[in-house]
Amino acid sequence: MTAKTEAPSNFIREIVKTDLAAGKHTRVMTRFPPEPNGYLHIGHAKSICLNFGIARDFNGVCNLRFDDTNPTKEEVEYVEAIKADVRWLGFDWEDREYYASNYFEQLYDFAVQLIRDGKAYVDSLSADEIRAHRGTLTEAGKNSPFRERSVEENLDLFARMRAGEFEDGTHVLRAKIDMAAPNINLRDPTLYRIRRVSHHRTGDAWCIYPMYDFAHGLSDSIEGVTHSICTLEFENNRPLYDWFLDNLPVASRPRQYEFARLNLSYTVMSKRKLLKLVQEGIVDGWDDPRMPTISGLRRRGFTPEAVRNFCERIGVAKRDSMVDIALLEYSLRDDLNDRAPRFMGVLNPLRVVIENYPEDQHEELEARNHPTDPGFGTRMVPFSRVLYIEQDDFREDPPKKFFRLAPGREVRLRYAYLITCTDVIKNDAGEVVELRCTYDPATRGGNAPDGRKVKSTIHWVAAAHAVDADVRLYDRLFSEADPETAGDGDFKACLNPKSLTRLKGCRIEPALAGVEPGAIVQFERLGYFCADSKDGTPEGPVFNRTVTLRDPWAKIDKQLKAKGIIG
RNA sequence: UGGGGGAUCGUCCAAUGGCAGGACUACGGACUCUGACUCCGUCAAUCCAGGUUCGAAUCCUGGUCCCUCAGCCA
Repeated sequence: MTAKTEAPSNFIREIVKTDLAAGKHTRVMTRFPPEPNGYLHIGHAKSICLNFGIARDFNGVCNLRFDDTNPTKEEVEYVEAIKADVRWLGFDWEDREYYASNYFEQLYDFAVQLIRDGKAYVDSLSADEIRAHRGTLTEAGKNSPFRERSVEENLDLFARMRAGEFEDGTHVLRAKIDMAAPNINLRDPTLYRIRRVSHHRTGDAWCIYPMYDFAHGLSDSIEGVTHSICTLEFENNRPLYDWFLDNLPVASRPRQYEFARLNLSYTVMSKRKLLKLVQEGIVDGWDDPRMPTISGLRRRGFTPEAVRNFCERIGVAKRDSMVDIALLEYSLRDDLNDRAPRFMGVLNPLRVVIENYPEDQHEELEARNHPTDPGFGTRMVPFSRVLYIEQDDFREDPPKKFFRLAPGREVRLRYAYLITCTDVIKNDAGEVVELRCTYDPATRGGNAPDGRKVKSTIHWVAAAHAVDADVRLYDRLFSEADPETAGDGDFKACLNPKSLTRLKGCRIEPALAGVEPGAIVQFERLGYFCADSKDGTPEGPVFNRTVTLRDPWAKIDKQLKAKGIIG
């Protein structure tokens, strides 16, 4: 294991280490327990990296367990997507693919045991009545009139609940704990409810389903999980988690630990809000490259390593926090820099004619595919009289600190020649449509024999050889760091109107003509891009901008514009 | 107003009674055939008030602020 992939310690790892040192366990077992009711997002990635990472580093195992106790919201489509995402992230649960629904029979037996012990009862109050009896945060609840039913009656009723004799909502099984408990979770929590709904795995075998609190800890115990790691909002549930384990004859005794869930600036993470973005067509589906879902990140061009490294860098703690998305972008660039082959592509083409370059001539120039890793090899790039450069790389009236092409100025065309702008051609609207330039034949390859320097090297493509491509420029989805609170309750109020820019007629070098879907490249000086895995066509590829390069000039330019120095 | 948690650079995470440290961001510089990368540097924090101690981010007392819980969701 290299230093780069070694996860830093955190309070949960310290607990595991201490427990192991004390001989509490022979082998640590964790679990990642998603409910298959939606797609995984980068917050889940944090949990996955934590759970699988601990198992890996302490010679333990991590189970994948689907918490499928509520069939009304769950679908096989989600379990398949979740498995694909965990696998993509690089984690392996081997043969330990479990489902809470696998334990329905055992869970039922546990419930019967509680009834026999006088620790659970069938309540026939309505949901509204139960709520009314629960009390409030500051007032104790009241006992249900059904709380003192006999064991026999409870056994009979519960068996008939299972047998399907009752309508949904007519009865529930409740734990008999304490209606005056200051922790509301302990005020006789519901264990089972009647739901005549087909389950994606058990079909119609059951019409009663266990609640999360009842199922979760017992499932952990059945599997032999040692450290059950979940997010902070379950802290209040821990006494209940423990109550079931303390009151039932369980084979193993897991412990629950809670950490703070991930919040990322300029994005939303709740399933409800992500669903809304999808349903209202604000994004293009769960795998829209702007989504913080794993599938969205994948389509955007993230690598599993970038996501994992990010998850290590953010750490694990108990305080609520909001991680700056800049850290995610840093992790991304850090990884892509090492693995993306370089190419030249012009997003907004500006035609350049090299007046002293023969019309019928064309030559091939050698270019490195990676600036520091020779293993990437080289390629040949065609050069000819008519070229395209980036519109942003020319200013007729260059401001201070603008180093690129301008009238009378010389720059280098990457891997090619030094050129000087001699004339500017405009259309009737006064827009620059073409540049006339001259090249210095002595600078082939990019270096001047006389040693003269230029301030800038720009990218280009040969007009006749370039391939057309569509490019989608993705930006953050929201314009406010915290969309949850910024929009006055309406998180959609601060959507970034420029989160997607579609470009057509981009010109890329011919080496990219048959690029494979999903391929990752860097367009030099612009950013990292990936060939879209869905929308590429035989006529031309479609690229998604994964992330820009760091761009100090963009910052300067913005400041200049803000000051009104330039238009 | 009950219970359960949490407060450390702008952000995230460390420091487990002994020099408040790292990363990101920002800013400055070096290098550069990518205004990238890399390298160097700078700015920058212990919620407040008391107390214990030779010594407190850490322990004690009192406050303040934030999160969380009243699903037959997870």
